[in-house]
Amino acid sequence: MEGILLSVTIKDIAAAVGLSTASVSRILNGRGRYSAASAKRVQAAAAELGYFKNRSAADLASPQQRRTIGVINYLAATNANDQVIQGILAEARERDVEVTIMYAQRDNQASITRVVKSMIERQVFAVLFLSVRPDQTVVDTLRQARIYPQEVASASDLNISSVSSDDFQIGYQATDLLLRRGYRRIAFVGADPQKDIIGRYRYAGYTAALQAYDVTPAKEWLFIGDGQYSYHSGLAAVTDFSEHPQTAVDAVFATSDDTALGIVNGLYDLGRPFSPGSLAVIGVDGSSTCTRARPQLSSMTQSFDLIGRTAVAEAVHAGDQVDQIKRIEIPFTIEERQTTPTKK
Amino acid sequence: MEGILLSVTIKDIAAAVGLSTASVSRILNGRGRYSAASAKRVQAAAAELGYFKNRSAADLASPQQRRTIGVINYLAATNANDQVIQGILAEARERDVEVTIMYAQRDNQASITRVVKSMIERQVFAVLFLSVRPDQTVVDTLRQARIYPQEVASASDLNISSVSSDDFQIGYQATDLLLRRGYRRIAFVGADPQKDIIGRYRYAGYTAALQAYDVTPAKEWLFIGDGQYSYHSGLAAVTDFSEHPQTAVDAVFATSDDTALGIVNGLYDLGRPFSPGSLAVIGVDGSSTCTRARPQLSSMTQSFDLIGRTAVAEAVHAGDQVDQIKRIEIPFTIEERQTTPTKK
DNA sequence: CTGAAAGCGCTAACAG
DNA sequence: CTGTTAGCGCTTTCAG
Repeated sequence: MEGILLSVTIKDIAAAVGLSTASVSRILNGRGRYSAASAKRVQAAAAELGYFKNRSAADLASPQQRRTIGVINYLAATNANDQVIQGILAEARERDVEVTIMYAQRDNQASITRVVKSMIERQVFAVLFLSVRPDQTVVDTLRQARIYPQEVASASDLNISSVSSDDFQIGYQATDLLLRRGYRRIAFVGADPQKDIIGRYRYAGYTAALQAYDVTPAKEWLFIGDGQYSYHSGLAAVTDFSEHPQTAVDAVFATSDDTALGIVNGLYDLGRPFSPGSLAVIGVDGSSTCTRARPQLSSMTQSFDLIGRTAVAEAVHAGDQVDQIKRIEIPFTIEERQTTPTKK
Repeated sequence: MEGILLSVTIKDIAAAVGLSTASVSRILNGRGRYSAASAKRVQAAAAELGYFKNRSAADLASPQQRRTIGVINYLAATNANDQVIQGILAEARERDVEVTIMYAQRDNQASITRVVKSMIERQVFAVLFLSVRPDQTVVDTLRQARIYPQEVASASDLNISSVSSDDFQIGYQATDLLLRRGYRRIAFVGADPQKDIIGRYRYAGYTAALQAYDVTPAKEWLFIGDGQYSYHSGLAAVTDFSEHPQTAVDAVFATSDDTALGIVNGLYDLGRPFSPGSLAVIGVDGSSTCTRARPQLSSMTQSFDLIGRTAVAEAVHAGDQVDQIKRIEIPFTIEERQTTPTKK
């Protein structure tokens, strides 16, 4: 309250109340034994002086406790990661662990490496990759630093733990639904079955479901676009299909809600807005897009919140078993809305 | 590479190469003088041993440098903050300052206070509130700790710096556009002119524009809904208007794109989808929603990226002038799309 | 060009 | 219940 201290330390408090810094520390942290009277005075002085703990000093002085978890996110136009983060934050709060969130550019290893380095410097005990894919080097580095690496809402071929949905089943169930509704010429749009593991699994599920109905997918039914599960891929797919009428697709399994929206909008832009009988669509994610689109999008909705919660639970549980590899699949649900009417 | 060190320190490197920790520190940070030969050996040893700096120790040992900026964000269904963050990150990178992002619950002072405390403990030199509103206590606390507080993409009545758009002009220009397109019975939907300053300014701009055309807004033209600029408010407004035909509104200034989408979807749900002549709408923000909706939404588009960049520039510039109060307004643009045709 | 020494602010034994 | 002491890992004068 008096002079302009660059910053108030426990030493100042100690001096103010006539105790040692050790006692002040104990009191402020509620550890060890101390008298209620001292406590009161210390608290008062701390408030009076405007004291705030210096985390760096506290962290440095405390025996390495594995208390904070690192999360690597990325920025995109639309992003389901916010839901995952919500789950992460909630679970972390309950388990009393801190969360440090940083941003990297997706698929940019230099950027990812930089962020990971920063995480290591900050002594996190685990890093969760939210739909960003680390390469093997990064994973190895982390393990060497005794930090548990984990992919979240995504999975890769790397030897690394993951918490995500069962993508084969997503592909299977989505396609199966379309088949049960009477569609047979079903396109697969937005993901690249060759490029990433999610695409591969969903595609496998898709073909398996078709097979169960004895339908063999034509080459033309696969429309990858940019392979980024993007809105744009959906838009482009519609154009493509309309330019090749012989493809005669009657439904599409869009590998994300964004892509599904692209399909629906593409139809609209062609002057043939969605209607029962035009082109059925089902997306994946269950994002807010689904209910805000018109028609509302049917979707394989993932439990992002649960994925986030599970991810921190697993990270905490893994402790320093940084080499442990566990692939967890979180259940999803099928939300049928307006884009999957029975075929007429 | 050998034993399992809990973590490698510069002491280990020093021992490995036969130098003092001081030299190792200088070399690793590229400060001071040292021989190229030593440098090479140190770099090699560091890589070999898998060394990573301990940030806590480094921060503690370095004279208080004001190097990191805190950002308080919140989680919502749809959120323009990601664009602001993009700008913040870009500018921060260029200026070589670190960014720490944390989440609070919007309008929950307890939550905000907790996060702010954490920021102070982490020695940030400024905290940017991204559309989250601190109360006066929090602001005072920050200033007392010599930390510069700043509202970003938002503004309040508090004595605190801000970087945001000119909300009066947004309201004025949006309404003016509608007037120029021939509409006269223009509703104001989604914000609460009584509750927050943004709503107040936009509403003031709205009435001023109407006045210039000699139109007096009817009470019924104001539809606040939840006052949260929400999608739901837009939806509800349409229902309300349709139930009170005497209101006979012919256009709406929706105070966010979400709200605008609510209007358009509300029309659709009523079985009277948007068409020239139904109900013109213009939103605010310029989010991706605009081009993904059908029809595409006209919008007062804010320069979120620039808002973010400016915010960090200002924070850096303010330095330790924590009491300085500067209200900066960033230009916006009008993007006319399909929801503001000339009245017929 | 390099090392010794001191210290950042806090916590953790260990005495007392 | 409280103080003393030592030290976390790093940076930084200041000598040499």
